[in-house]
Amino acid sequence: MFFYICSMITELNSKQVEKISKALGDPYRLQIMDMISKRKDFMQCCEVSECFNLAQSTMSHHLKQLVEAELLVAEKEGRNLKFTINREICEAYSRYIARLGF
Amino acid sequence: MFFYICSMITELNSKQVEKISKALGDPYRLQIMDMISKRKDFMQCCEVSECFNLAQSTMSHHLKQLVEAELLVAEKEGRNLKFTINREICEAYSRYIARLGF
DNA sequence: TAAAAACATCGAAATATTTAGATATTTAAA
DNA sequence: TTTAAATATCTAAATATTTCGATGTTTTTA
Repeated sequence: MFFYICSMITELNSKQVEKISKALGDPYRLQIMDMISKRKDFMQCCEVSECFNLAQSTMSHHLKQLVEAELLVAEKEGRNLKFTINREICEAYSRYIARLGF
Repeated sequence: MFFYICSMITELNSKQVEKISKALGDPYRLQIMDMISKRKDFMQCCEVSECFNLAQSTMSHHLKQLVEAELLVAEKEGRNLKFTINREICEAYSRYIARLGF
């Protein structure tokens, strides 16, 4: 006898795909994603900012877009923000794209 | 004795990823990709145009961006253009995204 | 409790994208 | 060979995005 623990597989609708694509369609935001993905744990907002020669408000805006596209998850810790990659959304987006090539 | 016929696996650089993301970050272009991917063979430019309530020049512009991002391959046949999905690029892009979630 | 740190929000300028109409180009059909 | 069909290019307007500086909010530290 088998028991399946079946976690839902996220399926993105086209509005989500559009938003995610738009979020990734900027050199800074793409670099941010790359940087954060290379971390084992998380990355702090101010760390991210230090890597780029952009105003703090600009960086805040870019990070917000990545969070709104659900590519990043932001967790508040005191006066800091910790970012992690949202694996589930990355995988769902990746699957959506892969299916286009069939 | 074994012979490997080893086809190169396409690796995208971040400029390409940015361009592809930008190309996919528009509702019309995303729909175009969806439509063409659902076809077994190819799709003609004028067929694509008929599905949308957009000027011909606008459609031409959208298709051009998808071709320039290499998501679509355009083949000229007489006075028509045939579009097919560029599987290799879709897969390479999909892989790039999947790797972000690791 | 005053100051500083981390981040968000607002307003405005600079820049980029989207769109349509007019026109040009190429190829097929009459 | 004139006309029509399919597509591309150019220009300009409308719209959206990016960026910064100024200022606001929240939390920590002195």
